[in-house]
Amino acid sequence: MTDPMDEQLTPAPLRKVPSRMLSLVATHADRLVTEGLAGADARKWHYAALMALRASGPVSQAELSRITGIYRSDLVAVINELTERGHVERAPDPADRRRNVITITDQGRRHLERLQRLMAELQDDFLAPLSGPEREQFTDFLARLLAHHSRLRRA
Amino acid sequence: MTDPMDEQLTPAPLRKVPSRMLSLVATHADRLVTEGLAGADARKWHYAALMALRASGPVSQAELSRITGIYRSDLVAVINELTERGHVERAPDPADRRRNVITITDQGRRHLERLQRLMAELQDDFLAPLSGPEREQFTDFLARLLAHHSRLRRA
DNA sequence: CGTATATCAGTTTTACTGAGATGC
DNA sequence: CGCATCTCAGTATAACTGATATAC
Repeated sequence: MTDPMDEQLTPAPLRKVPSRMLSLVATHADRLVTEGLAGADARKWHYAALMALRASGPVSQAELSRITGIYRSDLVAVINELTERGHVERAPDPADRRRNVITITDQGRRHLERLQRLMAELQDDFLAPLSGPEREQFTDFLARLLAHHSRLRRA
Repeated sequence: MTDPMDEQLTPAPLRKVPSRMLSLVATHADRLVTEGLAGADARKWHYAALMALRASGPVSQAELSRITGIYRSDLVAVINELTERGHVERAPDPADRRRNVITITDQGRRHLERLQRLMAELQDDFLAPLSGPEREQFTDFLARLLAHHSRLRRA
């Protein structure tokens, strides 16, 4: 009845194709996170930048871009926003005057702690249909897919 | 050493957050599929529309939009492209002159068969790091996440 | 009349590119 | 000089919205 060959000969509509399902899920997830963070006057790059700054200490924008994956060009606006909110400080580097040194402030640290809790909740909402072990499996799959395709692109 | 609580108290950088990993993987997957289909002078909506038309027979654009999830406004261009290539025909519906009836052509069927094979290859490339059973698990997870969040949005 | 259809025009978002000015 | 850094401007894409004309 359900010969494995059948699946080859009667392929799926686009909505059932894995890469497409993945895209649709990603859209939902991104919206969830974007809207959730917006409720805390933040967006995902704020989280990325603050996490990186707390972990690595003061760094230049170029370095922060490398760590987080935010494009150098887009990082300018992110740092502007975080500066306006008092979460980071931007100061010229005396040792290399091309550079700005970005430092997380105490207020930024407190804000980040709130963002962490929020992000954990949002991930929990996102992964709601999966059990604990399933979530681990799922993220493991994602990590392997990501590693594989990142390597391919870089090569 | 690795108390489960640690994961709560030392949250992940953005790149390790599940929803973010998902987005990054989706970007890779979309690129893979888009570039692959481009090699056959097609794009994903071509695949979606042709699959739907073959399965349901001639339908109006509005109906095709509902089936495939392509926006009615965007569908116009898709049908234009498929018509230019001789894969579908667009004819006014005598029974309801607001409607266009879209029909897949024999050439469209042949083209679709090629697209199916191509799409299967592309999915195989995309899922390369996962074993057969893992692929099933992965798509099952995606289906469940999609069902969950689609329901939430519609409500 | 309210509703459905096909079409066109335009917005929004995000990733991404390119180029300028400054300084190493 | 070549190269790195910060900044700004702009492209490209895809999802999505709104408005119009026509016909039910």
